[in-house]
Amino acid sequence: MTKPGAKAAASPRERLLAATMDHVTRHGIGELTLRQLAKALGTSHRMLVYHFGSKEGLLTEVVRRSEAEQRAFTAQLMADTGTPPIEQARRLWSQLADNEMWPRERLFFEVYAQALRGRPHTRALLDEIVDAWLEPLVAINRRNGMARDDARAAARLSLAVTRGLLLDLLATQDRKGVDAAMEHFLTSYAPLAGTGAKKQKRRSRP
Amino acid sequence: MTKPGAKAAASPRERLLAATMDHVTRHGIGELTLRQLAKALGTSHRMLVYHFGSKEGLLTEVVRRSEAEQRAFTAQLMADTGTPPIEQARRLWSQLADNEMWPRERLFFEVYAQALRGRPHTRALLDEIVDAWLEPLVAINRRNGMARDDARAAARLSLAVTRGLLLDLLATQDRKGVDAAMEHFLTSYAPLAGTGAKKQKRRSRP
DNA sequence: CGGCGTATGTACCATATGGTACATGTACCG
DNA sequence: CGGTACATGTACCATATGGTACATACGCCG
Repeated sequence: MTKPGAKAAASPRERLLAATMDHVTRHGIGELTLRQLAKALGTSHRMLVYHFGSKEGLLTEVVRRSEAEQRAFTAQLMADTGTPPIEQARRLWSQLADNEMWPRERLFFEVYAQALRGRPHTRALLDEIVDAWLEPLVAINRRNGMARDDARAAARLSLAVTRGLLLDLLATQDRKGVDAAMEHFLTSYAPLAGTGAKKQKRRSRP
Repeated sequence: MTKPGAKAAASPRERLLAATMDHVTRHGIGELTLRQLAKALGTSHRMLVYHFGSKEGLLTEVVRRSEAEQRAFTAQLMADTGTPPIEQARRLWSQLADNEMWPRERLFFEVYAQALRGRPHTRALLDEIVDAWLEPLVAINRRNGMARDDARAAARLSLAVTRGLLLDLLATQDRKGVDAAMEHFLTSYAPLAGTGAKKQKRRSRP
């Protein structure tokens, strides 16, 4: 049992996984082969199979790790309770839309597509790929006085807007245009939440 | 030169392509191999290479065909000028969200992810994967009296909402929940367009 | 020291893949 | 009839893949 005095370097398995995450984020997960990966990491595919059991095992671990990062991100979302919601949304968006996040998002949508096909290594993900994000958003909306159902619908909408605009951004790389659309959403729509306007949807003509 | 009196059956290439579209819609395009496909179509991978030059050639053709279908769909959107925009949006959504469309949308997002990775057979798609849909939406918004910039931002937003909610739907299969979010969007936000409200975003506090 | 668990390197295997060579069929057109 | 273009079937090839067998290093603990 490895318990070296200084934790200078993590376990080899951990190092391999971290390097794999990096490689996969950059080059995608769909075309991944053990040999190419191993060569890029300066090891042999033999070691990957040794430490992860199989290619499937590796992929499963990669997805698990991605989920963990995502959870950390949403947790950070939850932690910030002081900021007004629209400003909070702007910050969140500017984090997500940043160039440096693009590779991660490309990977996210790639894995998302695989999950929609039921690929085995994504089984754990499909259950929470929406809900894990929904919960904190619902909480924020409720905290701002929205009724339960509205809070949920609005959260779902916000999530959809965010992912939809990210898809747009990654394809067009038009940061300005996408920012404008998000701003359009935030300034025209979201304010309704803060003003305590409840269930006005019945009144078809104001 | 094949010009049979009755066009009973299209060219073999065309039949193969149609069958491939069907197969790929059902089983995905990421894991596709010529041999498996050929077996499913009751032919040999030899013929696929013969008629499409290579696997890449086949994939390119599949993507091209998908684009064509998409264009037909948006054209239908453009044609309908009489319906009020919100009702038009509801119809569009109910078409897209229908169970029968799910396989197509799964394929769409799968190909989208590949396009984001720069896969060669998707090159033609990346340019228009947003714009092709944006144009008709912008036109509708303009027709309803929105200023150029607002029309564009709103169109972009609508597209993002639609795609984001489709992603949600495909993952959660929660049609009710997603419908509620869309309705939330349509009833709370879109009405702003019809009322001739222009450029109100400057007024930071009403 | 000696054994033992973790880790790694080398070589190999069965299988699947995309693509090709060659032969064969089939239908139309002169 | 005979040829010619399109179409198809059979067999093959080089390559790449995931996985495994075997040998071997390294470091710790008794």
